[in-house]
Amino acid sequence: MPERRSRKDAVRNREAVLAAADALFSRRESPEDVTMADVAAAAGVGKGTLFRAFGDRAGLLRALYAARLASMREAVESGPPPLGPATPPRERVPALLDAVLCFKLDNRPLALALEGSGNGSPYRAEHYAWWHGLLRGVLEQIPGLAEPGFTAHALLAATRADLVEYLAGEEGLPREHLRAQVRGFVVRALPSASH
Amino acid sequence: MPERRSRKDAVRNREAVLAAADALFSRRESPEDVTMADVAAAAGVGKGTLFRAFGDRAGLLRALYAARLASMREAVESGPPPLGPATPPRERVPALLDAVLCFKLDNRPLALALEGSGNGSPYRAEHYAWWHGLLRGVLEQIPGLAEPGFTAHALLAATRADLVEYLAGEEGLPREHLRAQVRGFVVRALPSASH
DNA sequence: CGACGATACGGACCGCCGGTCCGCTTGGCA
DNA sequence: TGCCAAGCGGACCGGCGGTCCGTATCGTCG
Repeated sequence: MPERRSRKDAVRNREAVLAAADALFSRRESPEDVTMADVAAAAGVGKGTLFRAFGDRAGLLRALYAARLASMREAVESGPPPLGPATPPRERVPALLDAVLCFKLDNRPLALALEGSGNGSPYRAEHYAWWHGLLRGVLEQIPGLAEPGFTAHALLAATRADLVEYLAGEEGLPREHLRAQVRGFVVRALPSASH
Repeated sequence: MPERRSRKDAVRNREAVLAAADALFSRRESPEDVTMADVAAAAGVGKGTLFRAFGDRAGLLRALYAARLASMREAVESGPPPLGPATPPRERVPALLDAVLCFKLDNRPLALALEGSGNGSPYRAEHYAWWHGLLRGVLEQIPGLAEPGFTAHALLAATRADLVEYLAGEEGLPREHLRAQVRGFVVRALPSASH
């Protein structure tokens, strides 16, 4: 299995597309009016190249998302508390959800585009499975918490991109308020610490 | 303001479209492959008529949703416990969310289509505002519950159509299990009854 | 009952977008 | 240097939501 190498121009174009798409999704407020043709043009590349590199729109979105998520993924998997694995579960759960929330606040258009990508649900996406698996694992370590699987889904649902967008954008709720509310909700949903 | 009457053929066609759309969304599993042209054809009507009557796709979806929701709306606003207004809050909240869940289970494709209708978020929709306002009002009557507004959003998020679809469809979770899990989660998120 | 204006009908038509195709270019190896 | 697989790019396609306008129908008024 010699693992076929890509040609240099191919990887360069891939980078260019990623960078261009990143910029476009950050600039434009609504993700829907970033078209594939736009991205290709902004990257100085033909549409064929774009689709060859990423398969389809969802593929591009996923690649972008994964790239931006990388640093957080590392912080969660091997970083220091309160995000890293050494944190006690009861403390780590709110930290994880806060991280998700902040990520979505910082990448609003992209998160919106990915979750809203018409096709299937966001739930089939690989990154969602990762979050869910992780959260579920942590929840399982909290004694007395029934149904960690569903609880993980429900907690993650409280940070859905469109809800975040609505509260932060439409309603103008400031970032710190939103963070506090999410934290409050999450803590409340965990069984009380005593006994 | 004599409130201009519609012509008879207009209302008849409106009914026909509603019925046809209803049938199509129930039959087809994915809401995306019910096109406007399909609906028009199934109703024996031209596309122009369809768009004249409902404005756009979202308008049709909303009208359908509202029609199916009517009976539940009444049950909630003036029906007997546990859904009606006479129910004690701590008991009514899980009942309300169970009702939402069941509704979405019973109207999967439609709910999916409405929440996923690309444009804006589901959060601008009138029916969501209604649910949220109602739930918030009930939550406010529970002593010791901070942030009823956000809590209402978060609880409703746990019954999002695409999550329901994923759990019930993809994962094959039986209806009663799902109901039990939602109920468990909701109850857990409420402050404990004692003191 | 006949006729006339307002209202609604319907399907050809439009613009747009995601995605494909294929003749041409270019990188990389012998 | 020559060869060819890998890659490029933009014309092209199918299908969708939505519009337009000539035609048919309703319902009212003389």
